[in-house]
Amino acid sequence: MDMPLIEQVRSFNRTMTERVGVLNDHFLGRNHPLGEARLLWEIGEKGVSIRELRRRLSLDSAYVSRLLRSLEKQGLLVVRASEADGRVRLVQLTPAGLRERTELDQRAEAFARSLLEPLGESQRAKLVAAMAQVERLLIASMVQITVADPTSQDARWCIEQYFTELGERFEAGFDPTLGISAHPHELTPPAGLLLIARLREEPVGCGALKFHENAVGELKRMWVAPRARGLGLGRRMLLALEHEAREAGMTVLHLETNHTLVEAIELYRHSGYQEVAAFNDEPYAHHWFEKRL
Amino acid sequence: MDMPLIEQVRSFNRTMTERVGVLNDHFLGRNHPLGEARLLWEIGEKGVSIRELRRRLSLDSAYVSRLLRSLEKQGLLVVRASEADGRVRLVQLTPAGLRERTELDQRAEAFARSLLEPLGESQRAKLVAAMAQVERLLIASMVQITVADPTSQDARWCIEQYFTELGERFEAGFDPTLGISAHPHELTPPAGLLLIARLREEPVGCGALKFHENAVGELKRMWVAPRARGLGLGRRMLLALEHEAREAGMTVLHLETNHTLVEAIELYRHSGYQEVAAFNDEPYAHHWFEKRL
DNA sequence: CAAATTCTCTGACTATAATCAGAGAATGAG
DNA sequence: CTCATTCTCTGATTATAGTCAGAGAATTTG
Repeated sequence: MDMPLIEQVRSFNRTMTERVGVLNDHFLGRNHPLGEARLLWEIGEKGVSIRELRRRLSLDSAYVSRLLRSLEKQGLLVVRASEADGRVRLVQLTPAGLRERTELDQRAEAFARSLLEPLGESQRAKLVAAMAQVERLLIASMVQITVADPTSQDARWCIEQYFTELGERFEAGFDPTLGISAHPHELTPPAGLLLIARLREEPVGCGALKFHENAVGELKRMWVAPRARGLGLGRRMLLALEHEAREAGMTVLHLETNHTLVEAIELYRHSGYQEVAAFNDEPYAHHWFEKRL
Repeated sequence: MDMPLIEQVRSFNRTMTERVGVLNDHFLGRNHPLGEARLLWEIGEKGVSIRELRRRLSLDSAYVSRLLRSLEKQGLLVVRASEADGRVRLVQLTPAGLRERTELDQRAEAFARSLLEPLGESQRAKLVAAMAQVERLLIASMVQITVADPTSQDARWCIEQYFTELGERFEAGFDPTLGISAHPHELTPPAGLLLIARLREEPVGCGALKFHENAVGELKRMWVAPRARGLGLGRRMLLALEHEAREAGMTVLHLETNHTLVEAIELYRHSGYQEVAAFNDEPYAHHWFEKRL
């Protein structure tokens, strides 16, 4: 990696910690220490379980308990037991708590405003565009792709989402039992594998491989969650799958796809896949591709 | 200001606090609490006075003293009295301290690397370019322009820098006593005024006005420090001066300039200044401009 | 030269942000 | 029904990041 690139990133980090330091101080805004403010924010308008709060902020249970006690004493929230599970407790903001939260919201907005204020029209537009770009790419760089068990909850969720989307996009709907199979055992080493992309622990995409005997790998289940699109994640997933296929000794990759999946087809073409004659009778496929690794 | 702009800035801030939170944890790197690490970093390879350290990090004197004591006990630095001023104490890193500092440096680099790592070539380039843009514009937005006393230290420094630069750029050098005057009393309300641009308390530019009786304002001493160029600061300073001139009841602004100051001439032309016949005999001027407010 | 100021330090104190051990109630698994 | 687990809480304790008051030495100012 280029040194000047890294230098620029470091310089950016320095500038941001400086400004973000300011941000934190403003955000807490003297009424609450940062911890309480974050909690108040995270509880949201509808309330959540303490369990969920702990998970989202990854805080110690004892610590959260104390923060809640403090906010409760200030009359900003109420805690009650869940009806579904007596161990779980639910937190909800009182009207006073909601007001405080709005307060925080306005402070964050004022801060954002203060960043733009001193700039001229065209500089503002440039700054905002560049921020969007940085944000998008940093989020992209936070996505991690790892091998997963196809029977795991995340895997089943991804595949279900994938099927749902196919059902919506294909003209005739989609019935997974009709097409070429990709059962969990076929996507588990050494028969094949499943990759899952995660953003902050949450699954945002998947892709699978079936290994065949003639050193031919078969690509299946390529999917990127709508909220994670435009991050170049499809390309990364494809590269990761190709890497795994190579590691497993495959020399050729096959895949078939439906003509409604235009982004995917575009991606395959740009990634060196050649359209070939149908090599199977997948009923939902219109295009068959191949790539020599 | 557009709401979507502000929304984007807030979204950016949220993403950055998340990532920067990660950064802080990595940066501190378990050997030292953040405070000590910052100090270690700020002392630098050549050492500084405690005074300067306090100023740069804007920390309480008692707190800095304690942090230094702790680092001294760990054998990472030595403190000795200044020879020039017996009250001032100088801090210098020991070889062990320098090693620790290098350690921190490498951690920061590794973090920067980890941000770029998951991205493809073109995404990296885009991220870095966008970061440079965000950084540049945030720095620009941190610059504050205020009215200053022309006899103050910052004012004298700016004007001196300005003269030095003119001396270097004009073919025949520059002697401030030969041109049209702009003495402190002429740049003090109600006779005129001086604006200073500051970035984190440090002066990075100036601009002055002399008010004449016929509602004509005269622009003088427009200067932007080399390190703050490219931030659109010249334009902001000009706008600020025009605003002040209008407030003071001026209806016309005059200025003269030297042909070597091409950026300034460009700025004036783009900002609505018309070139007019010489209205004074400033020996260093080649162009005379006027703008109706 | 005296008085005011500057620079650094120590002592005393505080708030914030945790962490760890363990208790008690509710739930789920066998 | 029993046992392990989950969820939340309390008590005890810690590290970090300060703040405030004032003392003592050196320097600058009038």
